[in-house]
Parts: sequence; C-alpha cells; structure tokens
Amino acid sequence: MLPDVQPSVPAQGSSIFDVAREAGVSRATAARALGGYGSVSEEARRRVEAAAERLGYSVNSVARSMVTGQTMTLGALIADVSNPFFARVIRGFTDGARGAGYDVVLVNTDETVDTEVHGLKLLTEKRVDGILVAPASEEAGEHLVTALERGQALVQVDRFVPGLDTDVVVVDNYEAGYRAVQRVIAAGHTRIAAPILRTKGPDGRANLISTMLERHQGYRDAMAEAGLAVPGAYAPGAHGRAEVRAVTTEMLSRADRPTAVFGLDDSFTLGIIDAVYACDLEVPQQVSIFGFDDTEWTTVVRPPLSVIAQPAYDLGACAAQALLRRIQAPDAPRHTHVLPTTWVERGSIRNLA
Amino acid sequence: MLPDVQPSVPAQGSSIFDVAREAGVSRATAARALGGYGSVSEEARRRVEAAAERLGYSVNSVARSMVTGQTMTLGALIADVSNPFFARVIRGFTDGARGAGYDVVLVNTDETVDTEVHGLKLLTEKRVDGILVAPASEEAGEHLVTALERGQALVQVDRFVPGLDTDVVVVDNYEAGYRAVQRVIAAGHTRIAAPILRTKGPDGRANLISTMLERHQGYRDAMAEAGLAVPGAYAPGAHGRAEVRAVTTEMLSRADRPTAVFGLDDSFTLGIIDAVYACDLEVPQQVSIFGFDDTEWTTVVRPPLSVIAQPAYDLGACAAQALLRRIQAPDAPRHTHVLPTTWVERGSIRNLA
DNA sequence: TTGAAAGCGCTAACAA
DNA sequence: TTGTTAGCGCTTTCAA
Repeated sequence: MLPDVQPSVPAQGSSIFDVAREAGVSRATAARALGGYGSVSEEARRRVEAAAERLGYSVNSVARSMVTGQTMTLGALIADVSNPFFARVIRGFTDGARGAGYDVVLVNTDETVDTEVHGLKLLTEKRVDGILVAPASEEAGEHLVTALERGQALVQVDRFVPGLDTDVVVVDNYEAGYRAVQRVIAAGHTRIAAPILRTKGPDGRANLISTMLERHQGYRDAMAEAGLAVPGAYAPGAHGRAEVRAVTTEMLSRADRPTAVFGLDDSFTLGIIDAVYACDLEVPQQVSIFGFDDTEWTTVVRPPLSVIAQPAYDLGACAAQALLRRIQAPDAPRHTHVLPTTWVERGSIRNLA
Repeated sequence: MLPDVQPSVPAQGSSIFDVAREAGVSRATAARALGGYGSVSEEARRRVEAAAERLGYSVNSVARSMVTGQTMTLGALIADVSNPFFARVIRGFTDGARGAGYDVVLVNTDETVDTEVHGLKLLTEKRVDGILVAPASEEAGEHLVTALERGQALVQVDRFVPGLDTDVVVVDNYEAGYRAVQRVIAAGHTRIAAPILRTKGPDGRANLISTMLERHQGYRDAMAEAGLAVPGAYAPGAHGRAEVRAVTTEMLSRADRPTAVFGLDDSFTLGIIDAVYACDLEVPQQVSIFGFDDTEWTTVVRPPLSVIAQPAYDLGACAAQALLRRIQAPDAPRHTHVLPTTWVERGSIRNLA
C-alpha cells in the first residue's frame, strides 16, 4: 500500500509523494494521473485527484521543467513597458503566449545594449523556451548571434539586426514615413520638418534606433523626390519629449519655419504639440502636424491628429505565433512578417493646394 | 584529474560537469567557483572561469531553483499592461525587482476573477518567490487567502481585498476624490457629475472595482456634505471609453446638465472629453472637467486638464520593496502603504465663485 | 495498468 | 580548499 520510500527530508508543501501515499499508489501513477500522460485506471485517477485536492497539492513546475527541458515560459526584451507602444506589443505577446500555455517574463532594456545583454543572459539561464526581442541597437547583435547559435528560439519585433537569421515581425517604417510625407507634400506643403531621435549610449556614441531612422529616411526620400530641401534645422536631434519640445520651439521661431512637422513617434508628437502651444501657433492654420502611432489621445487634441497607425497589439501577437512555431520546428525557414500600417486622416494637416 | 563520473546521458549544452572536466576539478569546486559561494582557490577559480568561457557555459537556474527552493522570480497579476496606469506600475515593480536580482512574470487578468485564479495557480506552480496582485474583485478573495495560508509572499497594489492579511500599497482614493470634488464645489459648482464603472462578470453580476468605488464615494460624500444633490443621471454606469462617451453625451444634452464632470480614471476622462466634443461644448466656459490620473496627454488637450495625479511608478516600486521584505521576513508585521496623490490645477475648471 | 529506479543539473552537508 | 555524496520533485524508460 505504500510502495515508495519516504524521502529523508520531508518537503514543505506536499509533493507528489504525499499525494501518492494519500491515494495509496506509487509516485509514478500519481504523476501520471496528475500530469495527464501515460495510462491510468479510472479508479486510480479518481483516488489521486481526490488526494491531491485534499492535500492542496500544487505541481512543482520547476521540477517538471528540470526533467522535460521545457519551462513553458517565454522572455520579452523590450525597451520600456511604460511606453504605450510597447505596452500594447507586450499585451499581444502575452495573449498569444498564454493561449498556448506559456507565461512571459518581462525585461526592460531602456534601449541600452548592456541591459539587453544582461537580460538575455538572465533569460538564458532561466531556460525560457523562446525570446522576443526589440533590439536596442541594430549594430550590436553579437549576443543575439550567440543565443541563436546555441539554438535559442528568437523572434525580433519592431526592429531587427540586419543579417540576424530570426523570424521578424515589423511594419514597413520606411514606406509608412514615405507615404505620409508624400501625402503632406500633395497637400501643398514644401517646408516639412521631422525632429529625429538622438540617443547617447553609455560610451557617448549615438545609439540609433532603426525604426526611427527608417521613418526619417522615408521622409527624406519623399522630400528629395519632390525636389524639396531638408535643411539641417528641419531635422534636429533630440531625446525625449522635453528635448523635442525645445528643439521644435526653436525651429518654429525661425523666419523660415516649417509649415508641417512630422512626429516620428508618440513622445515626439507630444513634444511637437508642446512646442506649438509654446509658440502660440494655430493648428493647422499656421502649422500642420502629423505623427506616427495612433494612441488614445490623438482624438482629444484639437484638431484631432492625422497619424500613421501601426498595429502594436498584432505585432506582439504575431511575434508570439512565430516564436511558438519556431519552438515547434527549430529548423523551419525563417519568415519576416510585415504588418500593414494605416493612414488615419483627421484634421491636423492644412490643405495648401 | 577527472574526479566525477560522466552522467550516462550527455546533456545538450554544457553543464557544470563539462566545465569541471575542462578545468580539471570536481563538480562541486566548479559550482562553487561559478556560483560564488563556499571557498575556492584563486587558481581553481581562474581555471573554472576560463573553462566556462571556453565552453559557453550558462548556469541552469531551473536546476539551481530546484535545490535552493528559490526561483528569483516574482509574479504580477494585474488587469492589463496596455492600460497606461498599470504599465507604469509594472515598470516600477520590475525595476524594484530587478534591483534585487528578481525577474517578473506578467499575467493580465482583465479584471476577471477566473483569470486571476488561473494565473495565481500558474504562478504558484512555477514557484515564484512572491506575487504582486491588483485584485479583480474585493469580494472574491478565497484563492488569495489560500495562497497566503500556504505561505506565499503576497502584496496587493492599487486595490485590496478587505481583511486579507497582506502588505498593501495604495493611494487614498476616497480622500483624493473627496478633496478634488471639494475644490470644485469651492469654485462654485453645484451640479457635478461622475460616471461610474459598471463591469459585468461572466455571471452577469456586477464586478465592482474598489478603486473606482472609493473615488466615487469621496465624490458623493463631498457633495452630501455641501448639501448638494447627486441625481441618478449624474452617476450613470458605463464600461469603457465608448460607453462613457455615450452616457455622458446624453447627460450633457439634458436641460439640467452638470456644470462639471469628474473622470474617475484615464479612460473615463477620455470618454467624457469625447462627449464634450460631441455636444460641442466649450471647456471650461460651458462645462468643467477634471480627472483621475495624470497621463502624458493631459497637457496637450485645450484647456490643459486639472487632475488628481497618482504615483503609478512608485506604487509598483514600493510594492516590490514590500514584497522583497516579506520574502526575507515572512512573519514580520504587515504594512499598508498609502502613497500621496497630488492635485494638479490646470485650466479645465471654471471658477463660478 | 502499475511500480521500481534512474536521472535532469545543480547545491549543500560532510569528510578528507 | 577540495571532493564525495545525497538529494530537490518530477518524468520516463523498463519490467512486471
């Protein structure tokens, strides 16, 4: 009736041993009944389940992971959850993961390569089954290469390190920026500005984020194609809302101030609006504004903001799917998923044509 | 030179055994050198570290957790990360956790008790060292009681189940609502409205969120104390921005429309602003608005919004500290931390006095 | 269908 | 300082 031998040190909280004893079966049988694998008689199953219930048994998944080699956990290395864009990406990602029985460990990198490297190390040590990463730099990807070589399932989202052979889920930032600016040009604007992100790494070197860069390149190309100039003053560098406000305020105070300003992301657009208020300019009569990313507040500013909307939630959800498939089939060919952006015309662009 | 015996099944990826062999020491010595515990000669340490480097060794923390009984992981059970408030709470929480060497597993409950119960079960099975929870219901707390009895370290944030003996980190929602409304009354308003959240659970029963309830009670008490009436039409139930917009639009179309409307949270305030635009009313000339939570957009609406600011990040950071202390000292007395809110006066309230 | 036994990769107590 | 050994709680052959 008591097949197995009591482990020498009794565990705190009941283990499968206790359940087995309580049910009068072996540990193997109890494990089979509880884990839903192998074959167990109906009778045994009922007894084990009742015993587990009585004892308040909770399976120890770290022990399980030890044996199966799977943690049923995914990692997410993103810049900052408190950034609304990433918050939605993460929501999509956790939903996708959860649907397949996976949990997710969240790590914020603040766009810092060192933090990303450290976070990747931690996730690796925790043996997560797969990792989502929005790389902090498109240049520093060695740690990701190493992870990949070790067989780590990896998916890049929002941005990607060129040449890194992983699944990728992005939007076409270049195209979106390009088309948006084309529209504004078509509306008759010739002086269009777009402050650009300038992040300093700990070494003082510029840490360019590919997403922003691509949007900006789309802007530059659309301008060039229309024969329009982009003086340096129209593309000032800044980091964060306050700096954007500052450089934009200066830009809008110039004699040749732009007639339209493009916010390359949520926080940039906010900084631009701050500047417009600081300069006491009317939108869109005196200056037009358009931005990237359709957040909740774009319809409560007056006039409502015209923006490029990107499917943040879907980006995360799609990345989860890709990662899950990668875990299933490590050697299947990699895919790059380019999700569509949408131009949302509202009232913040004046028609000069 | 090769003290230990090769395990029968060679592991994929190198284990501490491989490192030990490569370094010519025993597993225990390798483990000590790598884990930074016990005593190891300088010579051995160097050899082990070199071997680990050469082999690309990564410690398996699930195995470590197995023996130490610690996962160095915390769980977070919150409504929704894509809600800016919770996103900031989570950021504070992960930062606090990370500082002490902990990672965090994120679970969204969508204010649903069932999901919360299930999430708690998962986190328990994963043997996280502590759990942060923003309870979905202040009535359904049995699962939390059970966790507590089992010795689970727990901290409640933003809301709490009355009588549940855990550390708690909140703001005084009642007081904040009360004082804000007092201010508006002092500005001469007598007809003040505040739509209230009505969430339906899967069973169709109302699932009241204590936070919103307390704010609303503060509003009611401030009104009552000033001898002001709160007709039912001034406190319509709604769920989500769109519904708030709808009920508020109707409210503002009445002959006895309120002169001020209180947004009980971010999404409510957004819905109220939507309604104000829909009714084509001027703020604050025709209607005043004030809200709870100072999000990024409150300064880009015109007029800028007067709000009660709450320290979302600090709520999370403080909860992390409390949880970490609880893990250290499971039996120390519980504390309730009430973080201060701040009234931020901007321009959205008309002075009628 | 069931039980015995091995072992996942690590830490920790003990001995040398 | 170092090595031996015994597990942590589970899954998984292999026999019975």
